[in-house]
Amino acid sequence: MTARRAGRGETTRKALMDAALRQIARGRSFDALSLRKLTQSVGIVPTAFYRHFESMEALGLALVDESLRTLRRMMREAREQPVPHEQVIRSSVSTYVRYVQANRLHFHFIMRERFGGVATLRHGIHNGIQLFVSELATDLGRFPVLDRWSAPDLRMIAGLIVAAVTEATDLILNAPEDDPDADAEIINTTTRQLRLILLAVPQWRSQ
Amino acid sequence: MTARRAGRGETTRKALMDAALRQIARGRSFDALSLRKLTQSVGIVPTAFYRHFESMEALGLALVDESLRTLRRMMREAREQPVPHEQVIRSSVSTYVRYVQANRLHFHFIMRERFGGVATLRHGIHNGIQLFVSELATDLGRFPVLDRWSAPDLRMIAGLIVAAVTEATDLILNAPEDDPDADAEIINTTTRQLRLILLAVPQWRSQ
DNA sequence: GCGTGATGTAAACGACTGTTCACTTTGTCA
DNA sequence: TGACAAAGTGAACAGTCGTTTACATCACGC
Repeated sequence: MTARRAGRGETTRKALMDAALRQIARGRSFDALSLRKLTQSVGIVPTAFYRHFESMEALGLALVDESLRTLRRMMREAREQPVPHEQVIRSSVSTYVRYVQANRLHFHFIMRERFGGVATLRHGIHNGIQLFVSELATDLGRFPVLDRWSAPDLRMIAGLIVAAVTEATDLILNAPEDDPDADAEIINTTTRQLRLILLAVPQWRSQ
Repeated sequence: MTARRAGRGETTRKALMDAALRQIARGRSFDALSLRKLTQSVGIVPTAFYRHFESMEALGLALVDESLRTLRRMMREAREQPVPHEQVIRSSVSTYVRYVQANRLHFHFIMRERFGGVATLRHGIHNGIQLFVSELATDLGRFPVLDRWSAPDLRMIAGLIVAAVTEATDLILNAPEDDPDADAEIINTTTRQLRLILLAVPQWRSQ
């Protein structure tokens, strides 16, 4: 299904996906995109679209796939890179912020279509994020105090962290680009939120 | 601007707004709605739309207004109703869940268009939620320990709470209707998340 | 070099879009 | 009762939409 050989066409396939991402970053939602406008902005004739995607929805699913992949890539890199013992949280947050900025289009797509109008995309993104939460939960389970927590409790706290990070992502994407002050404030707030959460960990009794 | 006298037309105006909400709850995003289909589902001719709204965007803004109003109404009622001292959190959460279920269409609209494709709606909702966060922050500032917190810290924790509640809202709207088990789990998870947050409050040092 | 499959083109289709204008119906208030 | 404004109608417009079908071009492996 994903099997595709490289060649000239592969680049225009990419171009179509990029055009869609750009439209979305400009404000449109996916199910208001026009096949004709996409092909026009890529410089091919409308019918040529079908050489690369069976339908618009197929394009959307490809975008979900690609975007979730950059999300996973981030997590993998975060895991492999050595953890600085002081300021773990703050440095993680600012790394994340930089990552989002470096992949604006993908994150914009995820944020918009996460609650967007196309069911299959919505579900695909939802599943991807749930997977993300699960992985974060198991990661957390390796830390000193949290290693005694039950699985549901770990998921609960992972969900909370992801909610905070999601809020931060929204702020980043809507902040003016290259505004160090705005970035600093987002990093600051999110860091404090995460610190607050972790501060509660030692007190927690699962009840 | 909002001044409108009652009459026959007022009901079809309402009908148009409801038709839009129903379409959105069915999965469409606002900027993919069709003026003609809306009027058709209401039983009037396309041109009659303009008797009630200057444009589609005007309809959207009216929906933002209406939806945010139900949000504020909830908060007001929550404030006025006496607070049960035990199980404050759990009972608040389950009240909220019931409220969302009773106003599915409005919450669905807010959730979808919060990151949706129409800028003015997005901003309107964003501002409404920010107001919501601010009010929550001042409300929190009346509680025993929190009354010594700085304003930014209060906003920070209010934002975190809203993030958790937002996540819960998403789950409610996507859960099958009338499924007590699903409801119970959502209430449970969210309650534990809020409990965790409040558990950290006494430990917090602002720096 | 030739053929073959991948990629792109051109024309055309029927359907649907938002919006205009002039007109008719309806309800209300003087 | 009759006037007037609000609400709804009907026809028509210029565009845009997705998709089909048949044909042209390109690149690459034999």
